[in-house]
Amino acid sequence: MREVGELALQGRGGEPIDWRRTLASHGVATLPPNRIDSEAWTWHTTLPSDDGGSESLLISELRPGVATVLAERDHNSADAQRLLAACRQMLRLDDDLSRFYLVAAADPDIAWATTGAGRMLRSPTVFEDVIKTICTTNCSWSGTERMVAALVRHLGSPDGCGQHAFPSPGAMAKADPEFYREVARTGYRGAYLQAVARQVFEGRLDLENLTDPGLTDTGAEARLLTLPGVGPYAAAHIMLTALGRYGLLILDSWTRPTYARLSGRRASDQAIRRRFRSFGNYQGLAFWLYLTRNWVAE
DNA sequence: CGTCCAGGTCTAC
DNA sequence: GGTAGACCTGGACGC
Repeated sequence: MREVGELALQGRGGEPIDWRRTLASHGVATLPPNRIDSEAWTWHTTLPSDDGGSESLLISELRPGVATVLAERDHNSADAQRLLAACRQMLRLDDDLSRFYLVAAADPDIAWATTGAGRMLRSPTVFEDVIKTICTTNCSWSGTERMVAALVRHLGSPDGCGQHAFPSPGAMAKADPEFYREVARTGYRGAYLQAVARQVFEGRLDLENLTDPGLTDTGAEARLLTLPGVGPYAAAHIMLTALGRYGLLILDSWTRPTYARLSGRRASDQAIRRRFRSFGNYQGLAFWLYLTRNWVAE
């Protein structure tokens, strides 16, 4: 493979970035077209390219503190810059977690994270993370993997090596209802997925501007809740994993019992919120890190 | 084979 | 504002 370029693993505030914790930051980050190898700690992904095809990348921490981006072929400077910018965004290299680490250092259960955890790997678009999150609702994780894999395989543009990018809103908008029902087997979610895709495709809905700093967290949440198939759980999940907005706790059938197990006692949602209230705008992130501490060996 | 439920949401009260 | 019931799918479990 050919080297596209390198990215320094350091946040906007000068804070460290833990490569493994970033790859293993949350479940949706492991869904296609991402492929995370948690032995070699490499990250494969496939991005759509301007010519209607797509391109696969391999990103890994070849040297400590530096991520190297590799591709199948050579790129001119402009293309390389475009691919590196996409990786920067997905790795959230321009986010600043230093203020969170300041608060986290004071909490014995979270202080471990200040060595570089908490950077949620995101998709190239908010649209992709919204669709994937809807595919996590009211089904087992294997169902989510099956649905997302089918969307990517059947609707995403191919790279020539058998890999596919995540489908565009247009591709999802144009797919037959029969595809959602018979091939992707998305059940009642099919109508939600296609409705979101159609709204974005037709320009009636802009999901990408939900990351706009001029929009408040409350405003972003309110807009997410208007989307079909997006309720309190999905809104919180999208805020945390796609928007870099960390003020909402993801409360669902995985986080609730996991918190109970790790903390050693049953807890109401209100009690959980109380536990992390002191983290203010970062309470959702603190809660998530509390739950996922053992995802990577320390 | 039937029931339950999994990283919930929507609608109708 | 809060709460039942319905809802696709498929894997786990009991009978």
